[in-house]
Amino acid sequence: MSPDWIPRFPELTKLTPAEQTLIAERAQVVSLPAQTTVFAPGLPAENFLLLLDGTVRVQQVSSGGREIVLYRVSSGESCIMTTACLLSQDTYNAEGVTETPVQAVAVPRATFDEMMARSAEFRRFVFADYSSRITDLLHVVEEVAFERIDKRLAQKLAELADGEGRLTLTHQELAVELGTAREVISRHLKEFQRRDWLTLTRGHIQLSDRAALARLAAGD
Amino acid sequence: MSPDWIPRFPELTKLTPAEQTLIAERAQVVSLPAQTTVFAPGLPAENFLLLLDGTVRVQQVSSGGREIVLYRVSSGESCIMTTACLLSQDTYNAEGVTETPVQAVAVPRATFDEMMARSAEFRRFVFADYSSRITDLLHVVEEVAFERIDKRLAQKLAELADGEGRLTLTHQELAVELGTAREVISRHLKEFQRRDWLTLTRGHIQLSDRAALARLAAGD
DNA sequence: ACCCTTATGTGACGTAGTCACCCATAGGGA
DNA sequence: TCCCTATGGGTGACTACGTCACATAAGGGT
Repeated sequence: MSPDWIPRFPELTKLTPAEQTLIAERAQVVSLPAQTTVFAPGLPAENFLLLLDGTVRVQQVSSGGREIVLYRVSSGESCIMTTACLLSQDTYNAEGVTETPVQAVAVPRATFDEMMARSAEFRRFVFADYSSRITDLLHVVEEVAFERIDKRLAQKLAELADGEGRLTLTHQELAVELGTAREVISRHLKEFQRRDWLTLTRGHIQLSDRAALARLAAGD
Repeated sequence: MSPDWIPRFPELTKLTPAEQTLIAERAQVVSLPAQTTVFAPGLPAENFLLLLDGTVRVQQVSSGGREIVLYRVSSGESCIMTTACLLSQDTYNAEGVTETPVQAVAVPRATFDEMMARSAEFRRFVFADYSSRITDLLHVVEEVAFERIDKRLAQKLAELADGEGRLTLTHQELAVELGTAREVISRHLKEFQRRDWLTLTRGHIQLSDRAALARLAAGD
């Protein structure tokens, strides 16, 4: 009765067979296309989500229209922000958007509550997720408040590049990653290009000296 | 058997008498002087803390020595950061310091786990706390990333002033509140004084036009 | 080849953060 | 009382970042 997706969450394999059956019966596997809003201020959050495939980007939008990426939820992780939304009376302005097509397990609120009551393992799983999100947010605060843009940009480029050092995104998208303005990104990228650390073409960036970028990212 | 402190946490009054007895028997009321470090990177966090009196300031320190206040825990609230510290493998660099003498209930880890298993009310209490801390952190990110210092300073002054519009703190302390540099605060305060919104004396600030400050804080 | 949308470049300017100082004030000890 | 000293606060010069108002370019579609 335990479905094929349970092994995708190592923590959940420690549940008893009865618990695995419970969650398996009540939860639904859902598919979402890319660019779907998973949660947002105002939207009711009815389910606890466990990601099987794809990634969800969680970001904050300011009144002035600027945005910043807070963290990403990827496969094997859960998205507690959704449940947190429900509990907090303050409306908060973070939203979650699928970046790729996503497959996820949606656990209804009542089942979530029941699992929390029954299983110490499940509680550990949920708390671990809360903790790592708080860690992510602390990291964002630290970066935004104290670090230089060039350093943060070098980090992001390294983080988002594929195996060949290639990135497919616009300067505007990089600006949102770091919570800054597009012009600022364009200027720093141009300076990086001048130093032969990368090559810029419309919509793409090709890294050519990852070591130099890593040095800057590390604080030099 | 239910101790006098339970009513201080409205959510906990909904626990069954047996649950109240359990937590009352295992938890200890502790007193801490002002300026005590409640948790910090490296320190083991053994207890879940419920504040009876006083406030705990939670702040982040950067490698460069700059600091920023993240939020405060005040009486009637719990401090989940302590427990969160345990669960997250990444060490994170937030610390909690008592700002005043503090009385708190310390719930041992095992009792915390047992309460989480037994009581849906207790779980709600804990999750509500997680949620409001996440909300606090989102608020900090938004402020730091997108808001002007003069606006944030006006807000802080209103927030920290006593009934007579008086504050007893240094420019450096205000700088830490906002995660900026002392000089920046000094310059803005001087400008506020020039506009007759407040009066500065060494170690003190006396607000004289709270309406004007409120207008700036609101975005004007 | 043309057009149109979207991406990127750029100068000018205002705000914020850093550095290196200096000066002022309060409070204690001689 | 006077002076000393620690701490708090003031300032100019400079760099980094954010904003605004544009100009320019690169592709995709028809």
